[in-house]
Amino acid sequence: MSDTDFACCTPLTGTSMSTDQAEQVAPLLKALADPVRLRLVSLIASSEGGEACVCDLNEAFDQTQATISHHLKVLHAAGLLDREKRGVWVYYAVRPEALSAVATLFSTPAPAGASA
Amino acid sequence: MSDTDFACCTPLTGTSMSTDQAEQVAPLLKALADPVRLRLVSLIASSEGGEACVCDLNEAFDQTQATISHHLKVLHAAGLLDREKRGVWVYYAVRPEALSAVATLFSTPAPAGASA
DNA sequence: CCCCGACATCGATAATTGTCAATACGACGG
DNA sequence: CCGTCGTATTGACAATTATCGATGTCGGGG
Repeated sequence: MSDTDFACCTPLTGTSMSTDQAEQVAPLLKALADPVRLRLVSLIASSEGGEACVCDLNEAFDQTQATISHHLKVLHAAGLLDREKRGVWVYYAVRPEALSAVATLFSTPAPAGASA
Repeated sequence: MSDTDFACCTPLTGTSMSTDQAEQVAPLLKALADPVRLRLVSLIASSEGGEACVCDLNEAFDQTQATISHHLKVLHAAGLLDREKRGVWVYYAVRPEALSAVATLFSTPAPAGASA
């Protein structure tokens, strides 16, 4: 892995995206394109210090512990979450760089055709 | 369908997201979570008037015409693209509301250092 | 030392998806 | 009216994925 470097992508609008860029960002979107994972990220991001214990996360969902663990693994593998073991518990934290890489994608660069 | 109404979602960070919101936005992300579709949207968005003819789109990709047609259908079904037939050709156009719905997701709400 | 609680991994299964070749369909041009 | 071009649909297939039950692993408490 070690791809801590995210595509500092040009926005979706504005200029057309390169194949490489698309292939870099798509996995991030794919990781987020699930209701459970979306809520996981949201829950973690809105927790104290931007991190949350798996034990708390588990209780917030209907799915089994194995399923939640799987989703967290996917988000971690995509580089969206950091993982830290503290004693018996495991804490996941959002990686702002990853989120902002995606945010850049959807930021409108400049009003199209506004230049007269 | 007819869900021209997009979740005017709270950002991912800030407050934790409701199950309903997650289930509303996830399909949008899912539709975008593919390199080909990402490039399609980008290509269309950066075209004249925010729309593009399928005939041009086809030539910009290695995949077969059927595959491109399929991806366009997915994007259209998700509400991300509008479809208009003009004569023999079909034009797809981006739906800014859809994109901005997703953009809202990734917009950071809290300016900075609210509480120290 | 043994058990228990927190989390991850494994194995299995059903569902979804990306892709293509083949075919259908609708609009022109001759 | 027939052939052709642009696009969509169908059918098939391999690959991926979401989910679960069962089991493994690791750390702490008694």
